[in-house]
Amino acid sequence: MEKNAAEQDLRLEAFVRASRNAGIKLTHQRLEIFREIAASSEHPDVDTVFRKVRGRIPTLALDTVYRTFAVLEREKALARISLFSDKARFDPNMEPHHHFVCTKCGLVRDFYGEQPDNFRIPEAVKSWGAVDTVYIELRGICRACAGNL
Amino acid sequence: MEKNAAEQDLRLEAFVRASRNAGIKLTHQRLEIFREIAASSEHPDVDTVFRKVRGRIPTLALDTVYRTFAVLEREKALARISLFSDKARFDPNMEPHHHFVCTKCGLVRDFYGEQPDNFRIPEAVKSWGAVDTVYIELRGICRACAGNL
DNA sequence: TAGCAGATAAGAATTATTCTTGACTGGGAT
DNA sequence: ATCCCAGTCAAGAATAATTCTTATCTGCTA
Repeated sequence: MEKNAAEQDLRLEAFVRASRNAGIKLTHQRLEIFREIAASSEHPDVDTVFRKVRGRIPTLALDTVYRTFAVLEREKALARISLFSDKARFDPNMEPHHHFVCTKCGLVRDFYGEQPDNFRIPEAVKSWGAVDTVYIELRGICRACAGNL
Repeated sequence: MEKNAAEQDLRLEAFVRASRNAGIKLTHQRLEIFREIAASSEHPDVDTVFRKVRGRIPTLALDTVYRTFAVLEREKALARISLFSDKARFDPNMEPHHHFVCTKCGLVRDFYGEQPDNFRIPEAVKSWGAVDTVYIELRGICRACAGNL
């Protein structure tokens, strides 16, 4: 957990720095929301983050969480992950990485492929537009769900 | 377009066959909905399909489109693609392939990578669960959107 | 420390999707 | 050819996620 704590601090610092650069205000709500998602490795959905942070800031509005995530996304402090669920989920890990997703329970875990981004982009694709990111999602059934069959 | 027409017929046949196998009824609505999505290569959203098919079946209910897609998905006649949009979109191409997505306008185009599915799955991932599918999404800005900056 | 652009809370509004209900129909059995 | 019924449909209500509106408040810069 040592390493995680250190990593969280780094992310928090990066967030504070990014806020100043972007000229957005550093509010208590934003800090707590950011702290919450930076601390988690489970890519929680909006409502989960809302409920947790509301434990610390009882008057927090759900919309503030949405707005904060929108800002963080715009400032590239976190990335939206889509999956095939109806709820938006966010990932505070901005290093190039990919996801394993359980199609049963929605579990998401990060992984770093051996060939993360030296994925050869086909010529055809290059002719359609400029590729920014390579996103790879491995879909399957996690151990826990496999056990519950 | 010749090839596309032939491919559509193949898909339609496969759909009819799958329906019989699965013991689901082959209704006019389902045929038209399937025909609509099989004809398109743009992975349209539910509402777009609804509006088009309603031109032919004026009493069609939106819910019927949703239910039909749910059935088709269950029968593996088409796949849901998630993206980071709020609307569900479907892909009638069930051969292993991947997507180029324009993050500006939402354009989606299929491509077949040279290394489509011999993607090396890391050992760590294998320990988390069984991987069914490898989904690769190349995200960027398409030509048209790049021109509009 | 004052002023203001930008943030917030609260709740209404919007949008995508799903559910409920009662009528209807495809397709196997008669 | 007709009957039957499980499965399907249309219509509109209900739900759930997300966004908007408005009035108030607060970081930050001068």
